[in-house]
Amino acid sequence: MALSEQSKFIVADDHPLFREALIHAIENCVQGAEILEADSLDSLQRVVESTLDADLLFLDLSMPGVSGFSALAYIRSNHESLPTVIVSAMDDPAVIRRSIQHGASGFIPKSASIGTIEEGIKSVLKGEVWLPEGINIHDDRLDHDEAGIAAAMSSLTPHQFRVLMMLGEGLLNKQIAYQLGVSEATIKAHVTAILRKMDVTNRTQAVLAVQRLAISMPAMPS
Amino acid sequence: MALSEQSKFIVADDHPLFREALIHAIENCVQGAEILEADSLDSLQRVVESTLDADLLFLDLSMPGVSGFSALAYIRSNHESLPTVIVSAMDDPAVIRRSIQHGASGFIPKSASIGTIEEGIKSVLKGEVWLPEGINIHDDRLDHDEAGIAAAMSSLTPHQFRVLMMLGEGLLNKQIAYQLGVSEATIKAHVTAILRKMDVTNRTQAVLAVQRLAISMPAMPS
DNA sequence: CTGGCCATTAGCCAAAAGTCGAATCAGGGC
DNA sequence: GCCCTGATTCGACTTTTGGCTAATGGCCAG
Repeated sequence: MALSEQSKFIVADDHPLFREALIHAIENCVQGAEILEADSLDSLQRVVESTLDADLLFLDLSMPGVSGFSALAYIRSNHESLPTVIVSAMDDPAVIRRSIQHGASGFIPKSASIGTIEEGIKSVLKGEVWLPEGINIHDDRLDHDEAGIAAAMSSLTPHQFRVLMMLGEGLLNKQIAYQLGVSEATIKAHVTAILRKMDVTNRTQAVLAVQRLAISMPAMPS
Repeated sequence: MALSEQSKFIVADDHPLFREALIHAIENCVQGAEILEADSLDSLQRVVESTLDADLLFLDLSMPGVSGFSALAYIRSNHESLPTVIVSAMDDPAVIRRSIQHGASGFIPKSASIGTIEEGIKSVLKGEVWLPEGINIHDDRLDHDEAGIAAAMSSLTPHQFRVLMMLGEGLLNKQIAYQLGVSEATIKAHVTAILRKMDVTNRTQAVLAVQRLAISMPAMPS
């Protein structure tokens, strides 16, 4: 087995059925590929941190623990050598555009046919940016605030990011501590660091910032 | 002057230019109409509470103090006899659909021509539901959670609603108290009442609930 | 190996958030 | 008028947050 020659992929999606289908499609495109799976923020972080030589990440836009572009922004910044393709049921052009602007190498709609999906995979493996038919990205830049939030979130450590996502679920420090198996003092330290990096003064404002990266219109005037 | 015969309209939009244009359009449709204006949640509440016999409200989906369907849900439930037409720059079908599902009597896109807008006004005044061309609402019901949140928000008193919107801006109790000219203890009492009615345990969760009524996709799975 | 960053924890303290009970006030019904 | 309800207001009390300091251990880069 030519270990180091083998392609390595990570498939992160919380829907087992779709994960399986996607893995099949990948195997059809690349023989003997090694495929790692994740179905939550927790497992995604574990897999990504422990697999430094993965070739490509297929990332769902919402999984238990994260929703929206937060995970994409974070992964892209902390693992620049890991190309990431968004795989999502949302095929709204605005969502696709924002995915690319946050650093995705492609966007595969779940509604696409197997053939189309395989076509997309092959295209991305060649280093191209693949988008659904009829979509093209103009040179508009990402909303300024949104880019700032993404940058701030990217500067978080893995633990801090995890805690931030849990703040985004409205949890108490005590609950977060219990779920992560550490003391409340530790969570407080993380929260303080998060507030500093995000440049906000309390947890509610931090959560509002995270919400700006949700799969939604960036609150346009009027 | 046949005072009680006169039609009374409320136009709530924070863009003075557009407000003026809309008022012109209304005057073209209804002669001698009495038109009241609001440019913020604050003034909207004042006008609505003090004008019990208004015939129609033209409501922008985002104004200083509220954004999204919160204001619509609240007004519709607390003033059932006041038909409300949404006037918005967003003409996404999903936004239009949700407007109607939250009780709007019509939807007028700001991008429409004057002629079209006047047509819409006339249609609504006849008691019809008016929508932009090509849009039709099927019988799908509002997302269950979203309906629950709207119901909870509708049960708030005017002051409580106002406070909730300010929580949604990430303000401290102290700041809210200052802006409303009451003591911090009063705000705390309001917040406690809000948390009870919204069935959540802290302000962050209340803010998250409000965000669900933002102009966005209702966080679909995947 | 040593300095720097991260994670972890404790302890202390001030500020903010939330709960409770109580007073006041307005409006509606009898 | 009188009572009842609900909105609004507020102070006192408890819990949660958040900032600061300090100490420990792991890990990585120079």
